Amino acid sequence: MEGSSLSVRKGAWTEKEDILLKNCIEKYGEGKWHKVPSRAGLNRCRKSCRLRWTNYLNPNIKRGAFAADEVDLIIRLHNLLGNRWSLIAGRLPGRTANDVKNYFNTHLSKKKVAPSFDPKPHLNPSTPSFKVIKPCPLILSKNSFPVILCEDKKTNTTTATTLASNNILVSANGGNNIGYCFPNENDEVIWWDNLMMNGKETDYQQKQDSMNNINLSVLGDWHINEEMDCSTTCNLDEEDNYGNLDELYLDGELWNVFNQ
DNA sequence: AAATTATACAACCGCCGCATT
DNA sequence: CAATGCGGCGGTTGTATAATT
Repeated sequence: MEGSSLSVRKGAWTEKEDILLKNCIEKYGEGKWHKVPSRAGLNRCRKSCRLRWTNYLNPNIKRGAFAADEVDLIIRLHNLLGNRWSLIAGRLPGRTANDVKNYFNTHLSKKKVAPSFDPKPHLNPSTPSFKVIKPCPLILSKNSFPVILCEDKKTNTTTATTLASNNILVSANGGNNIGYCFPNENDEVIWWDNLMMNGKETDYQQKQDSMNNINLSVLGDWHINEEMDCSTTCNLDEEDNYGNLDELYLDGELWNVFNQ
């Protein structure tokens, strides 16, 4: 029976315990967690050891605040997957499932995002969770990226932000987004199916190389990153940082955007 | 300055799926 | 086939710190 050992230590880890666990993992490697307490000389259960390593001591863990593109990706992935934190964290290098879960619950939970946000997962991009005002199909030239330019009036800088096919901003400040720009309507479903079934991502960059055009549907009600002041290009609701797009720049060219 | 409240996040708990016996 | 053990996951709690009153 699990957890039956008496007087196993609980609560916050001491520096000494951390060192013992670290030394043990460095010597024997990750895994075989049931052996770790005895190997390390720790009076902790295997779960506690595993958790301490995977959520805190592992040197691959990325520290510090979540970047804008990470936040956008969390929103987008949560919209597709629901509370499958480990899967979401798997798309964020260096972030743990616990980190993502904690961040979402404190910063992005239902009360703290736009009222139209639907936390229920879905895999069909034709039924986006955000309210659709008016679809605006665009044809982009080969190898081009859809980009919104947002002016920050406070710092007098311009930020480039890319778009995904189902009206959620996926990144900002030069994040690598090519994998999330799906050329056709069903590609996102295929991409996720492939990821779920085979644990592999379909490489859309290669697909784009063999295509003449990328079709991208631009929908209304854009989610704008909190840190941006996009008042030049977007009407922002100061309360919740959601607004309608007024101007859309693609490859430096102004495109028409039809608001309701 | 002290008390209270809110926030962030580390850690625990119970459950599940899978492999082994 | 059932029992057992393990790794892993998501929900939740506990607590230190920050912000507010």
